[in-house]
Amino acid sequence: MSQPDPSTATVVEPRLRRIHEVAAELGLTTRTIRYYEELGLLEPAGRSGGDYRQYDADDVERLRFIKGLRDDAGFSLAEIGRLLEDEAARERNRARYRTTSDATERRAIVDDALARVERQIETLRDKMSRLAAMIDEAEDRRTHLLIHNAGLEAGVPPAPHKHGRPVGTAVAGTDR
Amino acid sequence: MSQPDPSTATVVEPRLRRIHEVAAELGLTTRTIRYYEELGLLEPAGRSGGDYRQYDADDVERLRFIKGLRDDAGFSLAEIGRLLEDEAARERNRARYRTTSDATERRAIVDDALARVERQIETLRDKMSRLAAMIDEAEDRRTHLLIHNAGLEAGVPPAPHKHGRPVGTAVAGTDR
DNA sequence: GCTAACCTTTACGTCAACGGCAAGGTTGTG
DNA sequence: CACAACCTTGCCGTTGACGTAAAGGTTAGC
Repeated sequence: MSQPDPSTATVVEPRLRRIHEVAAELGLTTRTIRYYEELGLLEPAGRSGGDYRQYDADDVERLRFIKGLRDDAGFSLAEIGRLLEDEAARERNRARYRTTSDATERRAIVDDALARVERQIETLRDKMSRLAAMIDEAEDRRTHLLIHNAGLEAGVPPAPHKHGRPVGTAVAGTDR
Repeated sequence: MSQPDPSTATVVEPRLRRIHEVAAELGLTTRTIRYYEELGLLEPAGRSGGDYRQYDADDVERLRFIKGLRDDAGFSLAEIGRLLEDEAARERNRARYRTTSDATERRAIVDDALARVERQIETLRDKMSRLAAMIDEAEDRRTHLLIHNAGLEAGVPPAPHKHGRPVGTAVAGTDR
């Protein structure tokens, strides 16, 4: 069932997809994907005879990560480029990893990738802690409002408003 | 002791600042602050005789929050506008809160503010959980690389990749 | 009351991040 | 082999988020 043709020893060959399929799956436009390539954020695994871009699962993963960095983490494409390191280096490592059979060199390459991933994690953690701080502050404001409201409910007269406001503006006294 | 002039019953009057001071304190430019006003994100508490913008502590807080939403949370100014609700409503509530002496109406206003703050918190929490998910995935990648590296160290030949390639190898297959 | 250092509005310029053509080439299905 | 539905590069257009002058008016220190 999982092995359609056990006679051939080749790997599963995970199928290359065209730009439209990938775009649809990720919720991007083809233009956007080409633009990211133009910026050096990723390069498709291959090209067809007629020069069509062909993406493998790894490319799709990278694209999904890029989209996350853009939408969820709010990074600019320039920042994302710095975080991912440019595609040229990725291509070099790809090739070097394949061509060498020296385990030491392979380890060096993997270590390199590891260092980058750890930098990414740190960057994301940093971002998250700043977000957490913002949430804390918002919760402080909420607490403050709750207290204030409780005060009003208890019939406290003119509630000590810390910061007074001189310039009145808005004369409209909507009574009711 | 704490009251320099007990004869006047006015509040402390916490000093209004000009746009340049505020910008410097927050690390923004004056242009940016004016732009935010143009978009309806905030309006200074007052104006001087010569039409200079004058910001109070509350305005500065709002600006700081806006900056946080922009930089830390990565929201667009349009999204921030929706989250904060437009300045017109803020001004109306401000005025209404001051002019009314009816505790019930005041409570309504505070409740309203409370609801907004809670929506903000929810939005931020949502953003943070998505960020957390990204971090988890990055950590998975890290773990994967670590395992892979351990494998190499132990002298395992070409580790059976079902999909996860280290940096991304374009399925070289048995080629070479 | 002069002057430097701020401020005002108005308006055009810029860079990022795409959208949307045009003019052609490729794929795969009947 | 015809033809629709993809794809290619090239290039101009647009929107968001400001930068940057221009042509004045205002404030504060001396």
